[in-house]
Amino acid sequence: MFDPVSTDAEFVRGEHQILKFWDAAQVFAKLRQQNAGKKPWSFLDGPITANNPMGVHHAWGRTYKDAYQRYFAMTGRELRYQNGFDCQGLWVEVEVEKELKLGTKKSVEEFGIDRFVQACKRRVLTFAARQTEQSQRLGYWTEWDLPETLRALAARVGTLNPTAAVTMPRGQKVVAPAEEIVAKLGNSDWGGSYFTFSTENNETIWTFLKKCHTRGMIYRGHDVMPWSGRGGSAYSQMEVVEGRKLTTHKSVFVRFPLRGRENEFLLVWTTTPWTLSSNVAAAVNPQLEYVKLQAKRDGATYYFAKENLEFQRLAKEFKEGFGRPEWTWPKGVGKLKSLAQIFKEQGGYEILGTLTGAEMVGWEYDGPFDDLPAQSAPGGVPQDDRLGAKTGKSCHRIVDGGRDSEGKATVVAGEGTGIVHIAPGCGDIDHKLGQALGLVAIAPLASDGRFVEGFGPFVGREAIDPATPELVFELLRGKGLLVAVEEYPHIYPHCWRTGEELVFRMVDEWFIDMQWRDEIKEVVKQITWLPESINGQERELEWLSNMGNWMISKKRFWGLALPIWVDEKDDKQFEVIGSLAELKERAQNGGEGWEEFEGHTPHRPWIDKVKIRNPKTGNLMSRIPDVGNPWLDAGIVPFSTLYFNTDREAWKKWYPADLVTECFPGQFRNWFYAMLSMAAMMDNSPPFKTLLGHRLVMDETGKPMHKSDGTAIWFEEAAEQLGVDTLRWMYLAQNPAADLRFGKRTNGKHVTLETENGPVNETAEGVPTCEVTSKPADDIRRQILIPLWNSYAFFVNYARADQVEPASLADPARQVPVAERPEIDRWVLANLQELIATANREMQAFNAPALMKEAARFIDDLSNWYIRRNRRRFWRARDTGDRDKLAAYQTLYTVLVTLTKLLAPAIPFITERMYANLVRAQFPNDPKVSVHLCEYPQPDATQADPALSHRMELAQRVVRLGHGLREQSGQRVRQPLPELRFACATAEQRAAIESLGDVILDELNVKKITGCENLDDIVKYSFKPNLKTLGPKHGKLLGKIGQALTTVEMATLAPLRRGETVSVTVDGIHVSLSPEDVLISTQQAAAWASADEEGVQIALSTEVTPELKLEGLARDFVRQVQQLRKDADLAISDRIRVFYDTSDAETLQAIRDWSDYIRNETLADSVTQQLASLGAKPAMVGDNEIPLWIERV
RNA sequence: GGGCGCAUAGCUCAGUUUGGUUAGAGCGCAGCCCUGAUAAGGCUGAGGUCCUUGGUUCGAGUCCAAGUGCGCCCA
Repeated sequence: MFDPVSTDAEFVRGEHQILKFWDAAQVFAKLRQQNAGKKPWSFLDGPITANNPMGVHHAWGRTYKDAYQRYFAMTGRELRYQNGFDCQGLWVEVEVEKELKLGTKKSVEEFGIDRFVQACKRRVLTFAARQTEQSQRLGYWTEWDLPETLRALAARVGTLNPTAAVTMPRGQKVVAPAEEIVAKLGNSDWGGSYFTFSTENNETIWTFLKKCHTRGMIYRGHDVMPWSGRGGSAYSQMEVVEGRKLTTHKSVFVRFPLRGRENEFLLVWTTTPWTLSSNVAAAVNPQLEYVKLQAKRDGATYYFAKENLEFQRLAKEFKEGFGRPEWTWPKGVGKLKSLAQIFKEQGGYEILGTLTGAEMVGWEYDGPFDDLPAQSAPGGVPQDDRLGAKTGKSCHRIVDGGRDSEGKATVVAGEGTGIVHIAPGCGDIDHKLGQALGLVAIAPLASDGRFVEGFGPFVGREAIDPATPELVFELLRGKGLLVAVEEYPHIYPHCWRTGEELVFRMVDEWFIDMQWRDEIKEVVKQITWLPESINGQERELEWLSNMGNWMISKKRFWGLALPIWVDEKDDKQFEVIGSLAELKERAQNGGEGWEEFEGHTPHRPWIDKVKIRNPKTGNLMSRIPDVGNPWLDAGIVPFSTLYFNTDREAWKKWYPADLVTECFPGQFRNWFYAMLSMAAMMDNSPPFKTLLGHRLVMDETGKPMHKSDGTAIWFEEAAEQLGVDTLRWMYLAQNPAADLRFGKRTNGKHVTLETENGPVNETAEGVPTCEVTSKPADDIRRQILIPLWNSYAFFVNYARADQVEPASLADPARQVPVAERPEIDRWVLANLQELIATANREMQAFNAPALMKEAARFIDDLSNWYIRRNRRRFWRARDTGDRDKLAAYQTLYTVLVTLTKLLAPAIPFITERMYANLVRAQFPNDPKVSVHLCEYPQPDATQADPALSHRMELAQRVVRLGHGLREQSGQRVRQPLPELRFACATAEQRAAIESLGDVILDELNVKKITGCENLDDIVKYSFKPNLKTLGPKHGKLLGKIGQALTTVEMATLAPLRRGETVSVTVDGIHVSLSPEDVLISTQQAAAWASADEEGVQIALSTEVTPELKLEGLARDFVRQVQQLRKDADLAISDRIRVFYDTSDAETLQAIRDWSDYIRNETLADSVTQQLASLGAKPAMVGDNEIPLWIERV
């Protein structure tokens, strides 16, 4: 016997029950056992950053991952089930710096890189544990590490008591130093999630880099970054933004003599005079108008932007400040002079003409410090071999400044002179421009922020020392190049903690030369990119065509140790090491430091101790201090996690992955790119067959949600308030190419979450849990999940009342043959077959939205058509020989059980609850204790019946049209009407409608349905030209043909409806019209309401005879009594007495005439007219309101 | 600046490949209806310069051109 089912589904509570059941019954383990050794289906997880708790935005992709893995498991495939955590990189460092209150790289070094790195590991382990628990709550089945194991490791790593005793996912007990365990997490013996900080992962990247190096792709390049000379370190972009301050520098107008133009000069301006030492070029804006101006004092001619002559420099800032209240114009600094004013004060000027920047591009000039040796160094400073004999001096010319990423010119008029001094060794934009134009770079500063050798009088001076610009001015004055000096206030980067001024300094960075991009493109072309609408393949190919070389180094602490060792005495010589074994061998044969490193993970600072001997020079080589770009970590996983280096056979079994799915914005140049290029280098093959991307989760208005303003929704807030099945359906139904408008978190509106561990008021991080609302989730629950649940509840509760034996429903031998069941049963079973086919087809195409859409439609049909139409079959009195009733139960049972299997991958909880009652509890010997252990349903061709589905659709259409006619003519459905007539375009349609005539009569409450050849006597027709066929034939005559059709005699056109061709005269021309040339539709007729749609016309008689009127009143009466029964919470079988009071003659007669019917329908022993008592309720019967009340017998 | 894409109901979006008659759906709104499983559901209605202008065509939301606005990618 089935357990009773409440109509309140209590989704969230049910989910917690199911989680406990899965755990207790070891269902996931059973599933793995069941599929072990079968044909593999390989899913490759993109690592989630284990740095914060999960939000609802992570759950979208994770729902895909789980649903598709569950589907393929149910089709009998073996899966690996490995989640991944992204562990290394700046994101983690930033959070750990906050935790430890370290603000700068220098403070990290003082704190100790070793302690810092261990703290990073601890953070990753902590949040991996947290995300594991959250993922489990989502129902995500994969081989998880025990959260307590991860927390125990976090508690031990880097502590004085490092030995951990923990349990691994497959049950092994391990006792070892925590660092050693952590380094091996996710290995093939223990199982569990992979961690990108694992030694296996890092070492496989070494393998990759070695392959690159073998092909000559690794090289040292440069980048310019913010730098603190006193701190001796680089700054991140974020630190720079934090540290912006208003300060005053001495800025300078300087003139560059033009080569080959006597006494003519470029006028150049800069706020960092020390960089003039390293000038290489001068940039103009080709579209800008420049002026040629002669100074009266010495007759010298100057070029600069015309607009700048009179420009009131910083006039707005002088009045209003620099954008923050505290940033007002500094006291003691005067208003800036315009260029015109400067030249006037120096003796006046005369304008000689104007020209565009484009005309100036290419002019050569002499730099202000060409006497410095650095300016004559071939390849610049430091030397770049790729630039040959080029020197700073030889590069001096006017160049096009180009445009920035927003399309804005980098050189504009206004501040300065419209001619920008370019020093690629001293500025970010300068460096990029220099790279693009092949200019040499001259980098003047050492790591301490002082000038290096080659800079004459500047050598050893500090760039930010105020004396340095003074020396610049003095030397320029001596050369006759100084035009003017001024105090200039501006916003300038400083160290946000110490307040020191930063400089831009050129630093070594390491690159992979991407000249082999075509190999990657070939790999890209072998992959299926979904969803199709976003053209993923083209996006990736476009990125590959345009990308620059890959900068793989990062001046940080926590990350991959780049395996590049450089000769300590000759930094041109470097080697790339491909494995720890190779490193050990080299270190122990002529190198040093292996012993100090051994026992640690290959991270800073320990790996830095290891040195090797350069066989060419005999010098020691030491590792570069940089760590790797974190996309290397994620990009290598198709190799590292599939055992490429340790078990090549296993790798071949699982590589390439069948599916990869991630949120796609940004990933075409991050994870996808890294994976594709690394696979192209490692194996020249695609690392996955299909990529399914999806967009972002937004708030209800389509805007991003942010952690900082409290609008980001934590996963558990949504899970416990909205329910996980609901969320999963929402994610799976969403078009992956469009942002998902999830809903809203009301920050400040606190709620208590009811969890299996009791009430929860805040997240594990101490954030108060707040109210989350989601319209799409509510819609899905209301329109899909509740009707599904209620269909199930209907079945179970009636089966209980009827004492139906479950065995009689499931046992094939006791089935009423489908062919012998009523048409409506065959109809719902045929639709079920279609749904099964759709489900398999779409899940294999990774198109879950198509399945969810069809499933929603099926559930609607099941609830609002099949069950509604068949209710009476279920509530009929018990009769063991009632085959029709048995067929109904068997049909509905089959549908519900099949639905649980079909939807199990999508909504694993509610389907498991249904399955538990429908199957498991009834058949305790069935080893399939869970719906998730079942085979996914496959279509049964013998039950498919497209013709029947089509017929029913037609009947449903007639019903819909009929309801529309009732609406229009103001006849409620309870009012019976005498007749419905219909006519059809085809005989098939007519037969279909006739075969379902009873259904239509019942739904529409009509006494008679009549199929007709035509409805000519009750319907008028209108005729319209079929433009599609007539247009090509008659062209401009079309308009007049249309007119003619409205005016010509009806009789003339009537033959068209019999399929005959007619002829009309238009403008004196005979036009022959075949039936396909004319569209015929119905118009209103008297006493009949008519409508038509797609070849079906219907007409509904609106004549209400006195008899029908009384019947309608009786039905109203019944309906009102039923409502009272429901309001009184009566059981279905309770008997009642009915009382009413009215003086309306029609109503009295209706109750009299229909008293048997009324008593039958309402289980009433009596129906009595009586003066209204206190319990009476006014009820509408027809147009009268009458008092009505009931008593239970 | 280059490339790509988008612009249709109050909101979110189909429809444009292959031109055709009255441009659809969901949500929201209003009204009506059904209901002895259903916190459900059904029907009807109001609501549109299909971004603008010009062109091709018998006919343009759809094709072409220019423009406007927005988004993404790149440098």
